[in-house]
Amino acid sequence: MTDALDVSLRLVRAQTALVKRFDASLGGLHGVSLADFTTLLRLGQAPGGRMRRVDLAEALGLTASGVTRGLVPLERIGLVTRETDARDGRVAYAALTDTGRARLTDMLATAEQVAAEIFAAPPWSKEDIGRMSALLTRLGGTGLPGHTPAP
Amino acid sequence: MTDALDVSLRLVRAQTALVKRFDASLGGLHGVSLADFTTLLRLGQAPGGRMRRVDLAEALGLTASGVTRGLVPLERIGLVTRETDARDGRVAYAALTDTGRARLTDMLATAEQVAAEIFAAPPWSKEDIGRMSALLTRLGGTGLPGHTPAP
DNA sequence: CTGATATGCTTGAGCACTCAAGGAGGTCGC
DNA sequence: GCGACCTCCTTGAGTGCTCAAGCATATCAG
Repeated sequence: MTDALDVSLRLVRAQTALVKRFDASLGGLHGVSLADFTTLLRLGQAPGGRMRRVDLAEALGLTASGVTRGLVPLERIGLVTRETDARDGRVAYAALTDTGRARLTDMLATAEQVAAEIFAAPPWSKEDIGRMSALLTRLGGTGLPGHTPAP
Repeated sequence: MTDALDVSLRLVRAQTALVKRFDASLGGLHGVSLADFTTLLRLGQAPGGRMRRVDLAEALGLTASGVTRGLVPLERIGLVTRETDARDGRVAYAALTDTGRARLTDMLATAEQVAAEIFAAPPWSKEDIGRMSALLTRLGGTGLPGHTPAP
């Protein structure tokens, strides 16, 4: 087996372990999944804390229908609201509520701690993590902000 | 956001893109998913081309029930058979058929090519891929062979 | 204005996994 | 040999996504 295939399979495997760990902490402390958290985080990064649902889908790497279904519970528990566009009747925005923004702050602290624990165990340097981030950015296709290093 | 959280989210994102790519090629050429291929590959690596289903689950990072369900289509199309243990009536083996082994060879070539394409695009060295592999091994928990480098 | 086409979103059906429960078989103490 | 446990596997219910289809709205050509 080639190295490239080997590392691909390891990546797939690593992801499931990683997701489980985030889900456990985020679920236990805040009652949300990693997918929920990522959704709220993207909304929090957007201007005004709101995005068109189609853009949110693109940012999350999901389909529009995945976003529709994923937002339902977040709307139900009051972290996100649906807003309409006065100019274009087709679009619906997903917007962070004040509660949502407050809860997101707590979740972010939890998620950062989990990530810190994960990357604390192996003796890997900041540069190693940076390199990995750069490669993952390419692998991940479009959608993430980009983390472009200064030239 | 910390670097550790950033790279975690990128990893999750990268995985979905990667899986889609493998699924497209493996599905198109051989009619199997990446999960199917990984299952067959593990069986192929095992002595005698067969494993107890519980060990297969461990190797794949799935639950036993996930393996039961995942093997059904592979048995149906004749790539895998179920074998029993004469000594222990509880265990059922999943075993690669001759057809399965032949098809696996073709699939492996396809998968290696896809992986090569993925890792050809970014100008990353063999060492970079090796480092990434090592980190992913730690992240991924147990289950993979290990790739321990010579001391 | 009208019809054709494109866009944004939702919905039904399906798929691949999970967890929880349960059946069948094995092991051990007594 | 029998009861209490453990292990291996399957099954029912639920989750979170996908694709395909459909509806409503917008845009544009004539």
